[in-house]
Amino acid sequence: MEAMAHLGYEKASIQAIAKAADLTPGLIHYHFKTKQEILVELINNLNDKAQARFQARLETATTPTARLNAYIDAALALGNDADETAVSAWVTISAQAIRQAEVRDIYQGIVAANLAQLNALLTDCTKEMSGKLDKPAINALASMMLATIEGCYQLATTAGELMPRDFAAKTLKALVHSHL
Amino acid sequence: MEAMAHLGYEKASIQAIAKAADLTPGLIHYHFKTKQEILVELINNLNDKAQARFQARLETATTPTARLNAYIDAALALGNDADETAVSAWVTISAQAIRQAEVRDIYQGIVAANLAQLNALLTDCTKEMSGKLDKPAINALASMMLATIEGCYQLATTAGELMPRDFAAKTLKALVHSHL
Amino acid sequence: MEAMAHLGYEKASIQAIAKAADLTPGLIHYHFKTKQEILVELINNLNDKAQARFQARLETATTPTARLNAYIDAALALGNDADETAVSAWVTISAQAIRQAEVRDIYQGIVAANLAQLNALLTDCTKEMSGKLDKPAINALASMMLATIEGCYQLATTAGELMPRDFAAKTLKALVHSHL
Amino acid sequence: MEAMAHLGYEKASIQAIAKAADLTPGLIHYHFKTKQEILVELINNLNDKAQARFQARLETATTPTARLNAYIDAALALGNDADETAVSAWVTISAQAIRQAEVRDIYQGIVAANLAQLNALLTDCTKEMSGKLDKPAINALASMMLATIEGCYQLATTAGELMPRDFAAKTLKALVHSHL
DNA sequence: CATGAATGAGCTTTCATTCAT
DNA sequence: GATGAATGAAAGCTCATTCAT
Repeated sequence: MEAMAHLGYEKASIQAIAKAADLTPGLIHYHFKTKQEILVELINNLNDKAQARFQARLETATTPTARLNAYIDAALALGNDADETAVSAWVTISAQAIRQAEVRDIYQGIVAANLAQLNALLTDCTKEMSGKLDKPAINALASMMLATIEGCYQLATTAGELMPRDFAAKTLKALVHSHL
Repeated sequence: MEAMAHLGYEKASIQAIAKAADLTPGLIHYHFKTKQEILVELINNLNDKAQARFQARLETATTPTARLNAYIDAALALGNDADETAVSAWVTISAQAIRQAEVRDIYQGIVAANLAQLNALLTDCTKEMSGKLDKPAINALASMMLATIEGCYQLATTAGELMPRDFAAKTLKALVHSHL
Repeated sequence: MEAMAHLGYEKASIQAIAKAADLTPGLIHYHFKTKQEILVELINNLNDKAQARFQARLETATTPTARLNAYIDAALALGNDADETAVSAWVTISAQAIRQAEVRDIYQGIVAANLAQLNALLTDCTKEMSGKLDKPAINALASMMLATIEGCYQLATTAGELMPRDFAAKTLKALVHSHL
Repeated sequence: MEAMAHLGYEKASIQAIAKAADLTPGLIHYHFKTKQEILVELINNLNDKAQARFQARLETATTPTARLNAYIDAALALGNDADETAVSAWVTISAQAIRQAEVRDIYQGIVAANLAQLNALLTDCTKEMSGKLDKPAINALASMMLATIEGCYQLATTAGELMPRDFAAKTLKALVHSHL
């Protein structure tokens, strides 16, 4: 993850990865047949951790609104260094998804799963309220939320100094709730 | 642009770029000292075109709200193949901004300029209305809009099939206007 | 050494070096990070051998004069083909010292060490004799001797046919001893 | 001269030479068919200037000893920046003489001419004195003087800081005169 | 005389992958 | 499991030389 985040996929050579992990190039290829396999493993790892973060927050959320907020917080309320590296790695992965078919498939699978999750969360929220949004509108809102989250990762990594401090989660919640 | 969009920065070799432009590798290096210079030229090119698109739409916009919509439409209401390639190239550029210092500087300059533009547009809109948002709130909203736009580029390129058709501009407008 | 001596530093391509050593270009770069590292290794190698030659001759030298002669003989009484290649390589190294900072540093270190050695040897010689030379004069003589030795390498390589046969060691000894 | 002195023959590209001379690459090749021709022209130029320096000093020298000193001074009593560049260029030329046949031929011609000159000057000196040196000894001395001069150029360029200030001409004169 | 775009072969260096040990 | 030397095919870049203008 560190090599991919700091060097990018192409420049994260097996030698560099091996060094960062205090292993030898030969051993890397003993466990992963190709370099792409390492990236795939990383994608799944990051996704699992993100899901775990959401599940942890879900446990204390009792209302639909609270559950939606839990999702947003799990996605955007990051803080420490490990998170920063993970976000940088995720942006790298997103860029690789353009070019590598297998990476794209897995990436799209994760996007689809998150879209489904968001659709469910939003549907619950609208039911609790007046329920003025129809299914296509909810799906559009879910898609937009996902885009915003991905865009926040992107801007946090490449232009973090220009963004307001810790604005992301709070602002997205306000935006979505005023729209529901 | 085509080579960068379809192959990514690292895989867009001078050979590949030369072939796409029907030139020889030597000639590429006669006009650009380094490969990075090509990318820098591309960034400025794409930004200029994006600005031109916004200015064109501005001419028929008479109210603050219309001007804000003009910005969103210029950014998101893309359609033809040329646009798709440009968006893909832009995502590639964003990813490179993580690693190459000079690219990051230019990229951040463009982000800052767009943030300023959005802040101005939003301030005009709030003045026209009740004006319940203070400056930090406007800046947070501007940042969020930029993130959403970048995220839409990202998802359109990597998971376009999963997104609703032409949802982006319309949904972002609705979201922002319900928030103002 | 052979590639550098016969082709010069710039023309001694990694390919050429690899071929001469019956290796592949990739392997050269596995052991040496840059081409300059190869040159640095060569410099140290040649210097070590030259020092060893001097030490060997020192063992049978019992008087200060004999030790000075040992130095001159070690430096100039060369004969076989291996020596010729080494001398040619050394001339190439001297020329590279003009341009490459790291090479110059090492080269200057060797020059300084030899100057110190010669100063010590000459001081011993003058003590044995009447001792009419002061320290600056001895240092000037040492510098001149070093220049003569380097110049002999140069002329032997580029205009060997024009030089008298085996004149160098004998003439330098005569010159220095008539001066002391 | 500047390009060759500061960059070396291989790195002194036609483009670099053109830039230094405020000309265009095409025009260089209009006047010189190949890059080697430029070097040849430079060699002749430097040699002509060196000869002129000697002839100028000869005019005020009336005794054989004074004429020998005039030669040594013309060769070694250099001082300003132009000289430094010329010396550096000459060292570069000497190194090229190892590899390029035509360069070597011209270089050897200059060496031979200087050897003849020195033989004549030394012969005159010995006649004036007791004349204890025979022809082979004079030739050996001439060769050694030439080697010393070339070596001084070399060391002045690559390790000038380590050499005593302005020692060369004075020390060589002392050495030779104590030997005659 | 003069320009400078253009060529193509060459350079050093990087790297995923293999494999004998 | 683990090592690390070895390979060979790229990569970005340089440059003497040519040539249409």
